[in-house]
Amino acid sequence: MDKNYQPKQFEENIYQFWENNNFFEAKINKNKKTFSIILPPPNANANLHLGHAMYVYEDIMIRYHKLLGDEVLWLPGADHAGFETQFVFEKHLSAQGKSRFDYDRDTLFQMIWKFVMKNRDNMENQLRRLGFFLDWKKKKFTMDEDIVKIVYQTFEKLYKQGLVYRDKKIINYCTFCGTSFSDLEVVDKEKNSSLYYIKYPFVNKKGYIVVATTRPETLLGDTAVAVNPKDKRYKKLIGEKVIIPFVNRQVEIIADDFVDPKFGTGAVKVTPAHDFNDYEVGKRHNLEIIQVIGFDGKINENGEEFKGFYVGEVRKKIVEKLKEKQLLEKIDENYKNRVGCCYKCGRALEPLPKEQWFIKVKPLAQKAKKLVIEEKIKIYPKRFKKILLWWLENFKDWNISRQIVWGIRIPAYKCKSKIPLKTAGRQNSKIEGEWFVAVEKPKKCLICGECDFEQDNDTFDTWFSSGQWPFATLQTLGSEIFNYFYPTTVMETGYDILPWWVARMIMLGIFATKKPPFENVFLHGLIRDKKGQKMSKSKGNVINPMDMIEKYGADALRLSLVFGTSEGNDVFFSEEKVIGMRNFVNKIWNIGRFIYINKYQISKIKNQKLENIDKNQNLKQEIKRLEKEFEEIKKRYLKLMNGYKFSKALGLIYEFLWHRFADYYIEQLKKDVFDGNIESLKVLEEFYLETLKLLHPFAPFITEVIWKKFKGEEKSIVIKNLKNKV
RNA sequence: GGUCGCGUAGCUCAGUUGGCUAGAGCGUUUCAUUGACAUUGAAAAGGUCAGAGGUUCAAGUCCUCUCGCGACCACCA
Repeated sequence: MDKNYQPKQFEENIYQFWENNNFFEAKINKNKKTFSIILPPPNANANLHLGHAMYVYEDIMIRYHKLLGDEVLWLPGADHAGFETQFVFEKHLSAQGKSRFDYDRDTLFQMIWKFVMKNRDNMENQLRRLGFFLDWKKKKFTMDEDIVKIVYQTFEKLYKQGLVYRDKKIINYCTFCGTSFSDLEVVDKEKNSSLYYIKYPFVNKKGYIVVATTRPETLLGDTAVAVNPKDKRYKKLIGEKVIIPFVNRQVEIIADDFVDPKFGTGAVKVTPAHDFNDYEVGKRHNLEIIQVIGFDGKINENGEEFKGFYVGEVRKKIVEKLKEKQLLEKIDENYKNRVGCCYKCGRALEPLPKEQWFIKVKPLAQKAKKLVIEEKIKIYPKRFKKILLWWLENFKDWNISRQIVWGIRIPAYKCKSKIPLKTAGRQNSKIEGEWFVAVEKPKKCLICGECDFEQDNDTFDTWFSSGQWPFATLQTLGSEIFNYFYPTTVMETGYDILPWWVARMIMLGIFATKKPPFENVFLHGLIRDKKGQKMSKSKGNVINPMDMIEKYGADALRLSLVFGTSEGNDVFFSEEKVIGMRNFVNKIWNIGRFIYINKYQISKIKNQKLENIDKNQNLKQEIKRLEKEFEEIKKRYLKLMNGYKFSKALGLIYEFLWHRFADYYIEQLKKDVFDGNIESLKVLEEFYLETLKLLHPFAPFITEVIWKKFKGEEKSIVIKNLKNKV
């Protein structure tokens, strides 16, 4: 044994040993309790980051339950991560001077497929480097044929029950990325906007009404002006008509409660096609919806003279021209507001009317809520229960259509022979044509029976498929596996995707299987740098977990993420902490080395003092004390582990092994060991190895390396039973 | 504006259901070390537990308020 532990000499071989011996493989064993976790599938578009290393909590649980003798399953997978991946891929393209528009749908899809497959292999090997106890034989990908089929079945079932509907309404659309989003993907950014006060002249009398807006260009689509019905200033004007500049449309002044008399002038221009509020007002007052901004971010033919120009340019032009026409009363330059932006590219999103598939969330959320309230699903740490319930109460209908190529194409089809005539340019909110949904593409149109119907070009929001992950993965492995391991025991993930993923898994899981997808939710914190800032490429503070493993070993990295933290709180990561844990691992190694070396030497000494133990009262006492202390430690350890207090369990072992076992007991028994007393050495060895079992879930490599040194290369600590002793 | 979290030793953080002189890692100081480990050992210095009030025999721990930091949510055009 070297003086210092060299993780690189062992880790990859050890992992291979585990994998080759099928230790990771879960089987059906009706006599055993099950413990199952579905790994949150990492996106198959990049290397793992430190956030993924936090899945070490799952490994700790899995390995712990393996030691307890349960039948464990930790199922790995990869997420195609639709929009995210396409976005990453487009960055690669643009680095080569290309863009998504240079390829047809199939070519682009195939290119991304190759890209993803390569990344997926890489990502999986990185999970291995972390030492994760994953059942690789069962690995799944969100775009596997059998998974897609289940996703389709769920969609069809939702559709048949009226929980999926197609509608045309205002959605968040990124004109740069070329797709719509759900509400969750919108990030509000505070911006310095100007507030423009614009005069709308009356039709039937002299004068004008002034409206305040941050988006003067949308006046091209205005179909009303609204005031609060209680506002005395405007009461007499309700019903009066005004003229919208440039487009010369006559619109009415209407009364609606949503108008805040204290804001601006108390009069609001209403653009139902380009504002969520105005859309609602429009519905209440039966206003016309005139879309003036196209999906390319340019003004369309309804914008008359401004057609073909980008929104930003048109804003400037309109402001200039309003000034010329003396229709601009004033500009408040110091106005701040929040603008919904694309969470990926950061540009302002455009609210646009568009036909999409929506999930009616309320009924699904109600059932999910019940599970959480009744604790059929338990949440750890418990403060997240309230947050989860808030979300389940406040979800809006979920837009699941994405206008991107990379994803699972929606199995919805439009009948061609029953498309109504478009109302020229002007749009109403009715959807065009009749649709049907089918898991397998049928031979004949299910609507008219004769047309060559078209499949929807859109793909699913990634979260729609990943929201089905727990049951979809297990169902594809056969009903026996599914029935044995479902519902899974724990869902462990970062608290940042609680609404995106956890809530939706519960909703879709209970809908599709009538059972909760998991019994417990355990949420971990986010990794930040040592100053508490989010790690991001632009800040340059990203730490690559593989570098840490290279330098200090996987055990050290794993321990550094758990030691001295509080579950669910953010982790401030620092290399110094990894070094500290590397030192701990080295300490473990050297305890082993001490016992190992002396064992070897004593066996060569002729007169071993076997009888010493009875005569040496001090020795006898110390051994008894050690025994008692270990039992106490183990009892506390089991309680902490069962209560998801992993950090504390680790702290306990750390303290015991280093500052009690090494610093105290070894020092106490050292003299006897040097005297050739084999009994005291045996005691030390026994308790050392027992403690390694407790440590194994946290530091799987070093514990296995030492186990093999003592018990033989073919042996393994992984499959030892914790209950056998004490 | 709402909700949640945080504010404990120079730094990063623990502190279970309130209970003896408040802990760890790193850092600092002193000493030790030729039979496991300098990626070591022994010891020391260092905290009005953000502030104020309250409950209690007893509060870092429970309650109320204030201040500071952070996160998430919210339709103010």
